[in-house]
Amino acid sequence: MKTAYNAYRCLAKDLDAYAMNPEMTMDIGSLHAGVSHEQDLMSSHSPHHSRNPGAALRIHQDLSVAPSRSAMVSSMASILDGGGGGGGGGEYRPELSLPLHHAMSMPCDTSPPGMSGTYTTLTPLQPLPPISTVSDKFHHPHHHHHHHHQRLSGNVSGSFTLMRDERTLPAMNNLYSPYHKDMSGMGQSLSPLGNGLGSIHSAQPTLHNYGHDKMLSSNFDAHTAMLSRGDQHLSRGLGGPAAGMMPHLNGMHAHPGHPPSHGPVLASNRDRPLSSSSSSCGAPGSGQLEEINTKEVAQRITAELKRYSIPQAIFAQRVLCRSQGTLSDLLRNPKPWSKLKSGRETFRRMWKWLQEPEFQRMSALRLAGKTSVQKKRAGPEQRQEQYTKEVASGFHGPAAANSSGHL
DNA sequence: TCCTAGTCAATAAT
DNA sequence: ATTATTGACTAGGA
Repeated sequence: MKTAYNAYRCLAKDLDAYAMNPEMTMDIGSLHAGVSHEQDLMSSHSPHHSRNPGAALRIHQDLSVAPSRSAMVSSMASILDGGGGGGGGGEYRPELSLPLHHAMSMPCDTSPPGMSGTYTTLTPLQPLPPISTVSDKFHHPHHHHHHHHQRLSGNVSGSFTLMRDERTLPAMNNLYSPYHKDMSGMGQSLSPLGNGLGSIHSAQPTLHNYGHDKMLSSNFDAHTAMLSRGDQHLSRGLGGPAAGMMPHLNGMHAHPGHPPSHGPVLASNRDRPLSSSSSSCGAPGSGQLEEINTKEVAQRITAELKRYSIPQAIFAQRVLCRSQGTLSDLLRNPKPWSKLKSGRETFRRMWKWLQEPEFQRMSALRLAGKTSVQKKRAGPEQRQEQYTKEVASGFHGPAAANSSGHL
């Protein structure tokens, strides 16, 4: 069953390139090709997973998340947990996926061999760089790392509408602060040491494309919509204003002997914007060449995960295609960009995720993992309904005020 | 062949 | 239930 395991991991690095490329909308055909190729490699050598035969299963479990949280957060949660652990036949195969242009499109998924027919080319289709061009220098066209192989996803079950919706509202007041706990540790004064790190610019995706049309998305659920607009401020909050409000900087994981500043990390002296990949549409390859302030990214990711109560395991697996432990480590001890090699890929993913409009973020979370196949088991499934309801009704949370006002 | 970077997965700690 | 640690293991490079 290690195979299964591998699958879940998706083609991490190599595929990344595809996934990340902003313009990515290549025909799956090509993608697919690449993948299969990967698969081969994969199968030929099985990494170290031998010790844990049940890996795949485990993961599955992880996928199931906690029940509902509260307010919009709950929606998030529901998305995450989705199908619950049921894991039927050990299948992890996500179904989703279509090539959304942005990063999250296909996190790790795979496409069933038979299904190669999904090319929802919404975007113009760019020449995508060979899989790993993304990385600066390392990465061979196909470096088969340890694991990866999965088929790309052919199903379009996701929601292609997504892209259009990204209109995130620029307006984000902190109207709803029920969730204030998150930012606690963000950048601000984390390091009195003088790292100078304090600057967390918010390079938010504000520019994505606030759509002109509010929700043409007849397709997706209300909640999605809501999610999409609901969040922006968070991100921004990190940047500046928020900083001021955080009373307890150590709130998050302050450990007695362990100041937030990860010590040696230096990459912060200069306050350069993380990566200014404006993304929207620039050059094909330009998305991830920039250097990323890993520390900052780590902090932001940490904050976002907290805000939405997204467990590391989920995020790691679905968005990063990495294990929980790995993510935890990266988050706590981010290495300076300059010292990273292949690990940059992981940070790029995180960065990308941060840049995505909420709604897309969620998609990523949602998609990547579960098999929606059996979503409905006999059990009482209220979660979904509940949040749906909430949303539908216009959502009561403070956040709603914001968004509803606008709409 | 040895060293490094990156991850995993099991396990400990919260 | 989540997150933090850590030993093991691999691909790549020198």
